[in-house]
Amino acid sequence: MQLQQTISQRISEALQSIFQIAVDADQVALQPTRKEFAGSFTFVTFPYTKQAGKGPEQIGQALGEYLKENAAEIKGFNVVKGFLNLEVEEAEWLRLFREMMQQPGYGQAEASGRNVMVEYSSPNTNKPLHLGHLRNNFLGYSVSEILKANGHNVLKANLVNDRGIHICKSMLAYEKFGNGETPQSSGLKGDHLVGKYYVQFDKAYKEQIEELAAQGVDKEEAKKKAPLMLEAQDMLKKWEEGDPAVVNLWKQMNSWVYAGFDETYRNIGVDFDKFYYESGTYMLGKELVEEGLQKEVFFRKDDGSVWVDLTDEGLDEKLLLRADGTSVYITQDLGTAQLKYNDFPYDESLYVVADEQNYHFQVLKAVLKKLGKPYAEGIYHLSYGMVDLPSGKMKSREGTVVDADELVLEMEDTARQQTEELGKIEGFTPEQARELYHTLAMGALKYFLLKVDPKKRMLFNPQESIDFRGNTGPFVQYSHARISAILRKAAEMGIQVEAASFDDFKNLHETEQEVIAQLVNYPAVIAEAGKLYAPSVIANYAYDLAKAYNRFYQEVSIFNETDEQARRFRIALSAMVARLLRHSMRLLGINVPDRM
RNA sequence: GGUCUCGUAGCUCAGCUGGAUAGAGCAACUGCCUUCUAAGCAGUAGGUCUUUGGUUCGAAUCCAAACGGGAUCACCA
Repeated sequence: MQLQQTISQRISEALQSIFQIAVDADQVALQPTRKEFAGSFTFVTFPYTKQAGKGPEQIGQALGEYLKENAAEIKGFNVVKGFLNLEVEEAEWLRLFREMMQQPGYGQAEASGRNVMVEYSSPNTNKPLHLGHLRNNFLGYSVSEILKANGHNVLKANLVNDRGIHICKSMLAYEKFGNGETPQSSGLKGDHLVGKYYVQFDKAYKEQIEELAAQGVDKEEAKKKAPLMLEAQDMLKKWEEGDPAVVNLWKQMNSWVYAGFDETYRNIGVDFDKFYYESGTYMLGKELVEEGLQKEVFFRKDDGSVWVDLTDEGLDEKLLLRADGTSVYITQDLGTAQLKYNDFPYDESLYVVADEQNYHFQVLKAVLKKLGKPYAEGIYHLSYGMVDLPSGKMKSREGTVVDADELVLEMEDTARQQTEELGKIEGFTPEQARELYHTLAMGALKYFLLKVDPKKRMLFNPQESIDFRGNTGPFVQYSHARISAILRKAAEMGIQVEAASFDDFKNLHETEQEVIAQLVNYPAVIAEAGKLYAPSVIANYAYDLAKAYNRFYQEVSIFNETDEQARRFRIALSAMVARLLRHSMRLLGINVPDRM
């Protein structure tokens, strides 16, 4: 980054001095040189032909000569059509490398003073987590870590959707069909047990609709009139009124679910600084609705329901409170937004929520703006694409989901099989082996879900288990493990990486230079990932770095090297790569093993 | 129907604010382990970047339209 800036600055000077063209250094666009040409950075001269009154080759030639003469970093150049390819001095690469070695916090940006709240996970307490939630959890966790690396103060929040009609559905089904079943009595994990009744509700509900339809009732009408639905609505009302029996059942079932979630969160390695519960925020939401009525930015219809008119923002009229006074989804989100800001005055508040809710968040932001809330502007919906199965969309109610807990178990089993097949398990205690399988399983899974641009939908095929080769988490983990072996050996030989000097080292191998060039990029990559909220940028970087290192590893020998300086340099280079692999994978929530 | 979004190799995906002959991985084929971990490395093959126009020195990238997926427009969350 620093190197690029220096070169850009020189080019800016050259354009001024040779052609009297004024271009700011930060306007000078450098790109990495394509592999088939010599050089590391390329400057495109086409845009300047008119101003310079010269052809693109002539400009390139003139700039190249100027840089070779005046820029110490530039060793040489070549011009192909309108492309000026610049070669960087070996000493400059080594200087950059030494510099980063001496920064223990290389990759961590300086404190920005910005507060960023990241809400993610936000589960419903009526069913266990599935593959879609995994993408959400991994994204939210990773984006939080990336933002920390960018120097922001991050608070990870989890808003638990613990109330509402959907919760009443599983409660009702449990009441009717549960026979007092408990996690203890059935051996089922709490969230799975509750989820079972959610599915049962839907099944029974559909049967009722069919029955009514058979009696000639209109389908839409039947959905509203089915006794189970009426009972669920009644239950919701009782809940809001504080009916002790309903509230007790609710507490009981939620506590089961929380125990289940805790276990899953721990297992998949995500965490939160603060939990919010919808049951604790929806009342505040109602107050905000009241405030809006007083400010006359909301209005009440004849039936008593409260609405906001957003047609002048290109949106529709939106219901904020039902006629019976109960709250809807957005009501509690209004309250939560206020509460969040009270707790943690943020500059930015991210909501990691699937893109099916794009409209909802437009509305939320617009409503808060109408209320004149200062924090409305900082709201940002980090919208991500759904995970599709080959059969299409996952639906909890229909049971066509890939269960998160099961998936993790399957991945661990795959990791075990692969490792055993490769015979890489000798010297491991059973406990270490189990830990390794978990590390690999989570690495494969997280990397798989994070390497894709968050905004895009992605496909997961449960039939084909996630790969451990190629562009995968285990590939990066493997690269790290190999370096660890080298560092262990170096330590045995008494070589201390930190103190190792290689001041007289010369003749950088092509692959070594390529690795350094990758390492130099890291801070820019972190900034980019932070700007775009895209862990995929980090994932691709880790992969590229590992690939560059593996090429070096293949072509250049370390311990057979007779030149002492070269050997020390290569060990130091390896150590630095290991450091950044570990660091970048940490930003994805992935651990790297020392042996595998 | 309105709005939004996506369309790159057989499959899964990269491709930054426009730049050279569009890149990886998987799958297929060929080499490389008496030398630091072969979960690796090197190579072959595979493309009208959905289509058509436009902007320009130059378009996978920007604009418009068409076609084809998807999301949303609920007193569900």
